[in-house]
Parts: sequence; structure tokens; C-alpha cells
Amino acid sequence: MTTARARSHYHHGDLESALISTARKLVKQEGAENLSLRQVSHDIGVSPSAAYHYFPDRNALLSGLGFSLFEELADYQEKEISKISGNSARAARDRFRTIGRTYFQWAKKEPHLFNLMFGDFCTLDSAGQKNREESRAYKNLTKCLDELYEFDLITEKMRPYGELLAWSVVHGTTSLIIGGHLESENFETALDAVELALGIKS
Amino acid sequence: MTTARARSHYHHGDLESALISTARKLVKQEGAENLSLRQVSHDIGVSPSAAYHYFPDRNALLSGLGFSLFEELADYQEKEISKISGNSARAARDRFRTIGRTYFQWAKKEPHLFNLMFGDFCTLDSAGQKNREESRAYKNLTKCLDELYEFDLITEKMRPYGELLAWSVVHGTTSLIIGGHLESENFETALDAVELALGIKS
DNA sequence: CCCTTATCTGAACACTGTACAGATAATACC
DNA sequence: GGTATTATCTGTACAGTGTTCAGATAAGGG
Repeated sequence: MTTARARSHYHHGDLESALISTARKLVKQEGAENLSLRQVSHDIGVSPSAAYHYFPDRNALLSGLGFSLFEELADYQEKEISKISGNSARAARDRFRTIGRTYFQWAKKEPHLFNLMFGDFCTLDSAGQKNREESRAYKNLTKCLDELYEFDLITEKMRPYGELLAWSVVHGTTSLIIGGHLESENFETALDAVELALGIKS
Repeated sequence: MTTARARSHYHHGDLESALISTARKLVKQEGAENLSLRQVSHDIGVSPSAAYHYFPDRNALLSGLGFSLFEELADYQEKEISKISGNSARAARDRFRTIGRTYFQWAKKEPHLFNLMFGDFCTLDSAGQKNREESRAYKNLTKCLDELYEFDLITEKMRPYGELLAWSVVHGTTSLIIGGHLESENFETALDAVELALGIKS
């Protein structure tokens, strides 16, 4: 019972995840709009039409990849956050900045993958699935802000705006920087602004 | 001396702007990634290779379109801002909100065009040109914030962050909403948050 | 061992971006 | 006004794309 590799060229064994992972490799290099289904198939060593058994069309493959990328981002965030232990106000603040920074750093390291996640490709059809995973990253943010509430680190009147302000600033600066409309240094400045706005760090 | 239309099918007369405007029409409908150069040429009634006299390749046409869209957005913003006359603090605040709202409304009305402007397509090669026009929209924001400074409507400590905070929140919420990750109502809430953060409206 | 079923192939179609040699018309010059 | 020059556009061609579908192949259950 070999798990993945098959000796014959027929019956690859794990085509679906092979499609996604080599699609990931190619999108990472060339961007989503330049992904060729034929190239994916060729790299795996399989016929061009084989993919159609797992994905109805090219967009579906990109959506599937996009979905897995939201998982990947959330995993990365959680891994980094878990490095900061402790129940202090200081630790809570560090975790807050880490949430934003991991978002940015991930995008900065994989701009093409980031653009896929928030571009036109996987938005339409698989929105349901995506939002579920997205909410994992969103829940990390929510949990972190709750922690700040508990330490009374956020101005009363700003509490209703915490998540929205933090997410939109982080996402906004990130995508503007990725798109070349803003310099990288601005990201930390923007994080400062958010902390000031929420009352942290005063 | 007819300006544009030529009677023969040769020598269209104003092919470059015809290419951009029908590209605009098609991108608006189908999105930038689905734009076909052949379709553009066909719609104009010209040979597929005619476009190559004005744009080295498909991306260059999209870049040219993207460039013109930044002008269009700035024009729209300025038109709406100019409707608010007066030198009062109230007018300054209205203009500030209008800057953000026009940005959002334009994107909401033309999501595909918005995605082209901030997507992968026109970022790389024509960055210089784009930034010049972009700065027109950015200057509108800067001027508006200066007005708010004059009326002493912005907290001292938040002044260095005004532009960055406003732009990133507006752009962030806009692109998240366009992408389907956030509901439209959140935009006005985000504007409220920015005003609160900067000290306006207190 | 055969037969059903999932999996993959191969050839085909319509379409794409792009290159290039040549046709066409506008323009400059005499 | 007629002619040469130049910018503009056509036509054909090529390689590559997404997608479809009939059929080949292997796996697994009876």
C-alpha cells in the first residue's frame, strides 16, 4: 500500500494535492494570471486533461490553492504567536504586533500568493470555504484584541473599532506596499498609528 | 481634416485612444485577466496586430489603461470635493469624508477597473507614470488633512500619521469589501474610526 | 477470475498573444 | 501636381492555451 507514488504513469495516486502544490510553486514564481494548467500537468508528468477529474476548470484549481493559502497563513500566524508566552500586558501587546507583522511578512515573502488570495480568482465561487479559513486568521486577531481589553489597554470609545481598524490598516498597507505604491518602512509606522489610535502605548 | 473617423478601414485615425477606451469597456465587464487583445481589435474593427504599433504587448495596454484610470479617479474625487464649498471646519470635515467616500464608491461601481489599478498588471513596468497620477489623488488627501490641521481638528500626536492612516484604512476596507471579505456597511464605520483616531468629531 | 468503476490518456477544437513580411494611405518634398 | 518617404494597418503563421470527449488503463469488489 504505497501512499503516494505509483510506479506506472497511470494512477498517480495523489493527483489532487499534487496539482495544488505544483500550482503553488508556479503561482509563487509567475503569478496567478500566468499559471498554465498544461504546465502544471506537465510538471507532474500527467496528461493535460487529468486535472479535470479534480477541478472543473482552471479557476477552481486557483480557488483550491487560495483556500489552502488561507490555512497556511493562519498556521504561520499561530506558530509565531505561540512563541510569545506570558500573560502580561507587554506580551499581549507583542502578540498584537505579531498578528499584523506576520500578515505583512507573509505577503512580502510571497507577493504572488498574497495577490491570489485577495485577487479576482478565488473570490467568486468558493467564497464560503474561504471565509471559514479566513475567519481563523480573523479569530486570532479578535482573541488578541480581547486580551488587550482585559489589560485595559484600549480606549473605551475605540473598542468597537478595534478589529476593523487593525485589519484594514494592516491589509491596506500590506497590499499597497506589495503593489509598489508605498515603501516598506511605512508598515511599522502604520502599526504605531494603530496602537496610538487604540490607546495602546500611551 | 477629420479629427478621428476615417472613411476607409485603413488608418483608423485615433487607434491608441480607441484601444484604451474599448479595453476599458471590456475590462469593466470581464475583468483584466479576461481581456483579449484580439477582442479589443475586433471590436474596433481593426486587425489583431494593429495594436502592436502602439503597445509592445498586452500588459502595456493594460498599464496604459491603468494609468488613465488613476487620472479618472482623481478627476472624480476633485469634482465631488469641489461641490463642497466654504472654509468652515464643518466643510473641511465633509471634504475629508468625501475623499474617502469617492475612493470607495468608485471602486464599488467599477470593481474590475479598481482591481486592475492595484493588481499585478500595471505595477511593474509603468510604475513611474502611475505614481505621478496617483500622487494627484494623494495630494488631494494631503491638502484636505492640512485644512483639518488649520482648524485644529487633529490631535497633535496623530498628525504624523494622518495620511498613512487614512489612506491605508480607506484602501484596506475598499479592497476587502470589493474582494468579498467584508460587508459594505463597514466602510462608513471605518471612516468613523479614522475620525475618532485622528481626534476629529470628538 | 471477471466486471465494475475511478482514473488517466490522446486527439481535437476554438481561442489566445505575438512576429513578420507586405499592402495601403497620409505626408513631405520637388 | 506628381513622386518618394514614412507611418499605419493587414494577412498569415506559429506556438501555446483551456476545455471536451471517446477510449485506454489500472484498481478493487464480487
